[in-house]
Amino acid sequence: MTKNKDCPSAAAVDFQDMFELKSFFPYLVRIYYRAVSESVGAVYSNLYGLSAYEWRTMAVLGPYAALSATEIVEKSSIDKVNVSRAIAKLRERGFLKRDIDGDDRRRSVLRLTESGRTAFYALIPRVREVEAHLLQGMTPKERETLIRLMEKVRNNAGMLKDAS
Amino acid sequence: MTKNKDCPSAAAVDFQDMFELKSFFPYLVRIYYRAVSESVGAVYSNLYGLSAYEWRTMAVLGPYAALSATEIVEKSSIDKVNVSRAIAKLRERGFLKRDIDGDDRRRSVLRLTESGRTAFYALIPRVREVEAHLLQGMTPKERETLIRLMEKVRNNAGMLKDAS
DNA sequence: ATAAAATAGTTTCAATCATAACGTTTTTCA
DNA sequence: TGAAAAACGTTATGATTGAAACTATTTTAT
Repeated sequence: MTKNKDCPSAAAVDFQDMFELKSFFPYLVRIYYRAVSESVGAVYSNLYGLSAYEWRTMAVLGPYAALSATEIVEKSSIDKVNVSRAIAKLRERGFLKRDIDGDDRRRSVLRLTESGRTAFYALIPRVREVEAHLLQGMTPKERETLIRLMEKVRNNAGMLKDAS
Repeated sequence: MTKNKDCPSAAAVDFQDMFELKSFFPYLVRIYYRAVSESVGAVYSNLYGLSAYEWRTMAVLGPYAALSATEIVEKSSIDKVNVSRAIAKLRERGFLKRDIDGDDRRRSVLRLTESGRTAFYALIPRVREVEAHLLQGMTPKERETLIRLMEKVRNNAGMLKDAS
């Protein structure tokens, strides 16, 4: 059914064909994002039951850094509520340790625990695998182009603020 | 603080630098998606209080097509629960009319109402504006490349099933 | 013809999330 | 100093979501 026989006028048919979701750029970005997100999310979800926020919190923290929650917000593009919840979950899991900053008792000092580091080290090659799989069949130049153009779009959107 | 002085070994420092969220491809895709999504979402949200699901439902329906809910699922990459909810909201708003298929009484026959068409026609140029803004400063060839490479990644993810 | 299976769409339930309000501590500045 | 403002992080509230269960109808297979 490419043309609708019930269509009241030829002009309306033309107008109808004027907007196609499947070639609408924001729609293409959404289904692209979902494909990428589900692929990589399966790794940390299946292996350790981590959410994306928890994984990203661990990732910005890295194995040895000691950061405050606010610093994690800045580096992860996660808002402070979800960082707070990710920290709570990671603490329950024993993956993260919280101390209080001696100089500023509002600030926390967050580090991965030994067990958190172990999980993080185990995850790195697995997410790298997925990343490589997603980018397979593309030349290094194409990969650079893709990343550059995504950054350009993001810049156009005026949303580079949360890049950190 | 680029190097952590508390770090127990030089090897660990190297390992720490080995994974950077800000150059991790799935992370870049996520912040790209969020920028695009917020830009275009503001249009149909601010002008008509529509959610992304509602907008996409209207968009696949187009001004004159008559589709069943299942057909909307296929064409919009929205799951059936959220299509059902989008339809309910759009009916409340008076943007969409539901009839029952005469041959198969399980199926609905969904069309935009006159008022829904008016809103849809009003939205098209506005979302096109945002789309153009997002892609500005890119040559037609670059745009094609971006879209082609996104499709390639999606293909690699094995997620082309929901492209319709 | 009829029981079982499949399909269309809705509803329920629990989990996730965003916004706003909040408590605590530190900083600013009069 | 000491009161107001700002910063850090958490909690409360309501909305959104996704998986599974559900109703109703149609198709399949005996």
